[in-house]
This record gives sequence, C-alpha cells and structure tokens, in this order.
Amino acid sequence: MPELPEVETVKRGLSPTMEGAVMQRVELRRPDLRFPLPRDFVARLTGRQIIGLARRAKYLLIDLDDGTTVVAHLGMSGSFRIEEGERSDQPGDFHHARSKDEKHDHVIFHVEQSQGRGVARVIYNDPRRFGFMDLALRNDLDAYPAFRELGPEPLGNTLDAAYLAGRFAGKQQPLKTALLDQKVIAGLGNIYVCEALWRSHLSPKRAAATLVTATGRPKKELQSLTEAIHAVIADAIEAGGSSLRDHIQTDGTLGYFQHSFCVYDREGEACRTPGCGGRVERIVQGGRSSFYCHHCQK
DNA sequence: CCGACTACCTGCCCGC
DNA sequence: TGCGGGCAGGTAGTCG
Repeated sequence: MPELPEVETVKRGLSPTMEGAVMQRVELRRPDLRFPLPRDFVARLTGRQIIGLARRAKYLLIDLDDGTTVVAHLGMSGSFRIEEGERSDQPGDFHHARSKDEKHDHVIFHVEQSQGRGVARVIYNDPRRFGFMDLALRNDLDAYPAFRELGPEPLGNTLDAAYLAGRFAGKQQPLKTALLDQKVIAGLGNIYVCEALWRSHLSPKRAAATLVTATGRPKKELQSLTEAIHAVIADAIEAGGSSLRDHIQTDGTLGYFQHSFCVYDREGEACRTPGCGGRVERIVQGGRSSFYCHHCQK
C-alpha cells in the first residue's frame, strides 16, 4: 500500500527499532528485487550503525554512520515487519515449507538495538518484487538519479497553487496523469490523486491548463485542489499513525486506510459528497483506474 | 516535448 | 475444483 503516507507510516514504525541500532548481519535471500542490489550491499551495511530514518517522496531512507544512505522503494507490494528477540523456530517445523508470506522475505536486517534492548530482525517482504534498494551518499542525495527530477513534497512549503500553475500552464494533459507525475509532485499515487480530485470536485479528465488563467495565475479551483492534496495526505498520515502497529506487524496489504477512501475502489457506490446523488464511476487513464463522480466533479 | 503503451511479477478474485 | 482473464498502491522504457 505504499504511497507517501504509507511510506511515512513505515518510517515511523521502523524508527524505534532501527534508530541507533547496529546492523549485525544483512541477509539477502535473492540477489535482486526489481533491479540487482549493489554487489557490495551486504558488505557496506554490515557493522554500520543506523543514525536515523527519513523519507523522500515514496522512498524510505536509512541513514548509516559512514555517510551512506540506503534508498528503499516499496514498489506495489513491499512491506517491512519487525520481529523482536532471538529467532524461535518451532520444534518440528524444520521440514515445513515456509509460509507463503515468508517466501517473499527478500532482505533481512539483523540489528542490535540501542540501549541494550536486544536484537531484532527488520524484514523486507515484497511478493511482486517491484520494490528496490540501492545505496547513495547522504550529503549528495539530490544528485541521486531518482531524486534529481522529483517535484516538491505535498506537505512541504514549496507546494502551493502558484507552483502548480507554473507546472500546469499550457498542459493539455488530464489532471489525473499530471498529478501522478512525480516530477510535478513527489509522492502522490493512484489512490490519493483520486481522493484529492474528489475532494476538490475536479474531474480527473480535466485538462491541467484549464486551472490556470491566461496570465498564468492559479484559478480558485487550483487553489482548492492544492488544499485538497495537502489535506488528503495529512489526513492519511494521521490515520496511518493510529494504525501503525498493525501495519508494521502484519504484511500490510489490507488495512486501515481502505476504510477512509471516499472514491477509490468504490465504483458503483453513491457519491459521498453531501447532496450530490451521483455514482462513482471507474474509467481508465494512462492505463490506470480513475474513480470519480461525474455529477459533482467537473 | 507529449501521450500511449508495455514490461516487470505474484496473488487474488471472479466467472465459467 | 480448476482454469483463464482481469485487476492491483509503482516506475521505467520504447515508440510514434
């Protein structure tokens, strides 16, 4: 479930275990995820202390004490879970096939936690293997290829209506694809784009340029969209925080957030805009589903 | 430059 | 009960 709010939730969930911990052993259960891991991945992590965790867009960053940062992306199905204490293999379990979940445990960080809290395993699980991990230099992160062209964070102070007006001016691209473009805003995904458009009563099919005046200034609708983006992300992070324990300890593919979507995956249901009376439709844009209400989103 | 389309991979759900 | 098709939160590449 990894869009920005989910990655932020993962970061917060992992921080207590990982911050200050030492990587005692790194287990690669396969040499690649979506891409091959760096050949020296294990060697460069082993023995390092973790200074802290951070996030950029949908990327989780693990900062190490030698100036290296592990850059991790969860793809579509990636999740982390924590197992505390010594491994306790069940007696008689030796010949058991691994559970189907364990089958997709691809990377395991064995850490010694700070302040004598003992050992833990931080386990990266990713059935579809669209995620990846890489190494970068922390003081040069902006130069990291995936970050070079990333747009601003939705919650940062550089995302405002004037900025979006600049990006949207002259663009015939539909709002849906424009907002999914990580170069425009970093961290929005399919769910929250649908939700933000619904909140601001804008159709996903609307051409981006139509939210900009002839003089290049944001129309009111763009102001409202900007506020909706901010609010939907902030709300989701807040909701994630409250379900954090479950999210980290289960595989996280289902969960809390589902209950808070207003249009995403609600094809055929009544629109939740008060007094609207429309129905949620599903269309395909850029090969991906858009959910919206034809009646109140213009 | 743009948009359209494909690829990557596994699991799940639905209809037959 | 099994099988085929479609679908899934992501990014990156190619092609016209």
